[in-house]
This record gives sequence, C-alpha cells and structure tokens, in this order.
Amino acid sequence: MADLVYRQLLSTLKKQIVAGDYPNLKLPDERSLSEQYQVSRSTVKRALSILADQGIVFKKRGSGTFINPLYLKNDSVFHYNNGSNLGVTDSFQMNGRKPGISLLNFEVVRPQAELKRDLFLKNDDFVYEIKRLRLFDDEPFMIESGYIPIKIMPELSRQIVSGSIFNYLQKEKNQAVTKSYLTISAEPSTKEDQQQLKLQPNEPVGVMAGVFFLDDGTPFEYSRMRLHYKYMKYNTFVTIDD
Amino acid sequence: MADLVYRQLLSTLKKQIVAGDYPNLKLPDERSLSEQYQVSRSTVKRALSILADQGIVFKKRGSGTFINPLYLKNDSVFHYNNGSNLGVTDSFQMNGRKPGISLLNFEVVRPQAELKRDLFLKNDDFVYEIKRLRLFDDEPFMIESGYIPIKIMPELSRQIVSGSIFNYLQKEKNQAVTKSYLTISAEPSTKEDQQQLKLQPNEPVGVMAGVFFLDDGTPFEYSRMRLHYKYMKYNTFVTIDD
DNA sequence: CAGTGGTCTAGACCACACC
DNA sequence: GTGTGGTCTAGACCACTGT
Repeated sequence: MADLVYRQLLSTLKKQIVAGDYPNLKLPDERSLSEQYQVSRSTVKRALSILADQGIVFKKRGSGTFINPLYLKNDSVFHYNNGSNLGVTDSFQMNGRKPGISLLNFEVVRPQAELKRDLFLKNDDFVYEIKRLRLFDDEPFMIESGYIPIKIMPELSRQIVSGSIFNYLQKEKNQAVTKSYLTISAEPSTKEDQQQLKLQPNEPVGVMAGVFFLDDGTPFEYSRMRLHYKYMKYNTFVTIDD
Repeated sequence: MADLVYRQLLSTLKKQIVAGDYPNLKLPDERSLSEQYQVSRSTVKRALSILADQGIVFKKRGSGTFINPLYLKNDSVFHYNNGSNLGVTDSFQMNGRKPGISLLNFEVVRPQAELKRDLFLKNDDFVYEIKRLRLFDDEPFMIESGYIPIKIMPELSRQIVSGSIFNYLQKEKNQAVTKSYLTISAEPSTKEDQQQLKLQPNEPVGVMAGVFFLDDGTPFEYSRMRLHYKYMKYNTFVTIDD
C-alpha cells in the first residue's frame, strides 16, 4: 500500500506540513512538486486532492494550495476521524481503556419487512439477532443490536459473537467490512437504557443505526447502537460541490 | 458545471441506474463505457469513482463495477445527504415547510481562548455573537449560536443577521461556504432548551458544533446548534481505506 | 489466459486570480 | 500576461478474479 507513488507523496507532504516546513502555509505549485519529486503532475494532483478531502489543505484555483491553519493546532477541535473508522472497537477513542462485551441475547429470528429490504433478503431468509452490551473498563457505554443473515455467516456461535465479529471476519475469512451507511440521531433513554447504561431518566442516548457492507458490496449487518450520550461524539469534515 | 464531461457521464449513469437499465446490477466495464460515450477511460474512472464515493456502486478489482442494491430501493434507509449539504436552510429536509428565524441576541464580544484558536484570531480581534432561534412553519427546532470575526464581516447588522448569512455572503460578496468541520453529539436539554424548543424535561437535544470555512480556507464561523431531538438526523456513508 | 479495475505518465488546453 | 489549479486525453503497465 505504502509503496504506491501517490501514497508516498501524500505521506511525505503530510509529514512536512506537520513539521512546519511551510511556515507561510502555502505549498509549492503542482508543477514544481511534480518536478521536485520526479512524478507526474497527475500524481501530485491525486495526493493533493486527498489532502484537500481530509481538510488538511485548501486548493484555490488561480492562486495555489494552502494549509488549513486549524490542522496545525494539534490539540484543537480538528482531531477528527477523516470519517475513516469502522468497527466499534476502532470507532471510539478508548484512551487505553479495555473494551468488553457482554452478550445479552443471541438467537435466530425471521426478519421484519424493513430489515429484509435493507439486507436484501429473500422471503425465507433468516437472520441472527445479536444483542450485546459494550463496555470500557467494565463501564457500559452502548447497547448494540445486530442483525446478520444466516446465509452469510452460517457458522456463527455464542463464542464468536462474544468477541469482535469484524475481527473474526478479517482473520478467519479474509473479508473486510469497509463501508457503512449510518443515521445518527438522539432519543430520550428508555427504562432499559437507563438500567443498562446507568443513565438518569433525563439523560438521553445517542443512536447510530444502519448497514455495514462487505468489500464486494454485500450488505452484511444491520446494526442499531444506543450509546450513553457522553460517549457519542461523531466528527465529520464535509465539503460541498454539486 | 454540468457541461463538464465527467459530470455529464456521472449524471447519465445515475439516471440509467435509477431507471433500472442494468437489471443484473453490473455496469459495463470501463473500456466499453469509454468507447460507448467517446470519452477517455480516465474520465470514466472519474465518474465511477464519484458514484463509488456516494455508495451508489461498488468497484471490485478483477471483476467489475456493481450497483448497490440498497440504492435502488428508493424509499429505503439509503436516501442520504452524500454529506453534501451545508447551511441550515439546506441541511434539513424542510418538506415544503417555511423556514423562519427569530433573533435572540446580537452583540460584539471578546472571544474565549478556545474560540480564538478555532477561528484563528489574533489577540485583539473581536467577534459577533449571534444567537438565533430557527423555525419551520413557526415551529422552533433549533437554537443556534454563531460567532463570526468582525474583521471578516464588518458590515454585519441586525437586518442581515435576521436572514440567511450564507445567502448574504453568496449574493452580496460572491463568497461561498463550502467546507465545515462538525462534531455531533447529544445532551440532556437545559431549561432554556425546554422553553425555546418546547421540550419535555426528559427530552434531549442533538448538538452539532464546529467551524465553517470560506472557499479560500478562512475559518468563517464557529457555530453551536442545539436541535430538538426529533429534527436531528444525520446520514453518513463512510468508506475506510488506509 | 482473458477480463477488469488500479496506477502512472506526458502533455494539451481551459478558467480563474493577481499584478 | 503570468501563474496556478481544473479538465481531458491516449496509452502503458500492474494486480487481481475467474474460467
């Protein structure tokens, strides 16, 4: 991965930016970079576009490419995900805390209409229903209800489900979950939320719900996550074009 | 904008996909498309990459490009933003409801340290503090607190601030806000939230806070939005690579 | 081995910003 | 007008998939 030309250039530029090699916050023009690193201008553009997508630089037609000053202030609001995390254990800053899983429920059910639609199921397909309580250092922070088609993972067991399913997929079946569509919202806590997540009645949960996809586009899991509100922090960098 | 070759191809393919012109959910290969539409393969790749970023298709090296079945089910969970909306009046589905603004407060203040950092301000820079209640059809749904450096918009007035600031920027100064960094979270409602947004004490608010940037990368506004929880629905399509 | 997407190049021409 | 990023092309070669 890192031996790709545009990846190397990307990484080089990123290091230089962080190191403060461009005190005037302006990068050299694309043609110069192309010359300097002996790569085509297209490759330079590719690297710079990624930096722009990540919010690290701004490209301004006619004047140049400029470093986002906010990115340099390392302790600032600007430490975000690049939207590039998936999997519960990766998505939350655990700050050295040990993640845990407590299995609440594990059974096979007939999917509701909506679920059938979202997971692209046929009429007589069944799904596993997996309800788990997620913890950090024995402190519960999320109730997760997952639905996985039997036909995708017929071998699923209480054992597997008590650990990270994504890791299992990766290691045992060499399949990666690289895409997800999620809706983020907030709700008052239910009695169950309050009990499991140790919430006061007036304290809410954050809700993240949606579909995870395998590399090849197969909808793999529908998941509904109810988070202790203090643990829900979703960072996004958005660009509009149209 | 739409006369660009890759944009046209993009729009053509999107229409065909929605129209069901590819019943087997597989697009023609890139070289065929290049031939068929008399454009270079690079241009085809560009259009297809955008479709992939939007989650509409999956590209699989060695086998082809496939349509995401979820995208075809139009009424499904899959109708999302592409993360491509900015500006309050654009960002929420208004469903024909008329947006309104009630100005709660408008003054000049000395920015706190954190704000100074996020807006990249110097020691003696001042900011406008603009607090507004946003409505749909006279129903309040959001309390918005915005902070804009005086030096960026010295001409700001109660009049301007009572309408859409982004529209004003666009029309009067030909500057667009095209990027934002936001953190999304949830909180119990405060007394003020409950009063302004007509919430019960146990009902929460969604919080979206962060920085909006001008085209040239200037941090333009820090905004903190507290939303009636029923109005907070943020949709994301995330891809991981690394 | 054939088919398909991924990377990379070299160069032409356009559009916008600034002097 | 010069500098800079944006679009587009034509083609070479690589990497992975599936027969």
